[in-house]
Amino acid sequence: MNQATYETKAKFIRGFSDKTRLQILESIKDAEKTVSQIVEDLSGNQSNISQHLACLKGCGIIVSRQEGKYVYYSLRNQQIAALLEAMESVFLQVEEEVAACEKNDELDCCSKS
Amino acid sequence: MNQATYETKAKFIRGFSDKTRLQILESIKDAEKTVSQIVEDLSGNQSNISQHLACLKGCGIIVSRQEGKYVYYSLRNQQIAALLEAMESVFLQVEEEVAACEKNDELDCCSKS
DNA sequence: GTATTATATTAGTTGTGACTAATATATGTG
DNA sequence: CACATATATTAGTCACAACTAATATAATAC
Repeated sequence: MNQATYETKAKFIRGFSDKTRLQILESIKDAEKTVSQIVEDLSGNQSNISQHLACLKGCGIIVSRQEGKYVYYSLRNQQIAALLEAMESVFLQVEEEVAACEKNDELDCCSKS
Repeated sequence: MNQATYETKAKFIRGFSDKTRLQILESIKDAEKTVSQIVEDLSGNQSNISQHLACLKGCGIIVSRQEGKYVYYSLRNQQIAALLEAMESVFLQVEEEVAACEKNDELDCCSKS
């Protein structure tokens, strides 16, 4: 695999690597939703959510369809849903494993906050 | 799931969302390697690789063991390997699907480059 | 037509990630 | 001990991501 492909793959995965986007995905996981529904779901800000939706769409993670003045967003396909579940399950297991071994301040990946 | 957990999960996934880290993971996927082996593998810079390894370790994605003056890095467990494969396969499928539908400049997730 | 609602886009700010170069800390070897 | 090799850490720079506020576009209702 060449450099460019790794870069593209990284961008794809980056779609999943934000708290707000994970919440959006969780929100539309089972059924498509309009922007306003998502905004309400997350108690978020419309502009911010809209930008994250554009990001997720740009990453190929979600798709949209317009119906009247509403735009419905949903996961691109079943594989994305499965991937989300896989991430979730590995995350939970790792989190537990890491937590079990004290005095490690792991899971602070690349961040000082 | 609460805000803090989404944040932690996002950090975990962020571990996978970088070109260099994906290459490192690819490099140690099948067998543990020393830092120098990885540096050589990627034709990278030692400091940079070292920082990415710390990031991956901090995310709980890889583990290390020291043997003499060498430090060996490997995937934390088989689930991480499986997750990598899942990401790869969904990515390839999405990439293809997105490519198939022209004049979209998707997969440019959140970036102007 | 105007007004209203839903969504997208733009501009500007701020924080954080990725990188390089230099330096520090082992560990092993003569 | 001095020296070499392997790895980690620090400091500084630059680019980009996340956010807010304001504005623009589009669809609908009156």
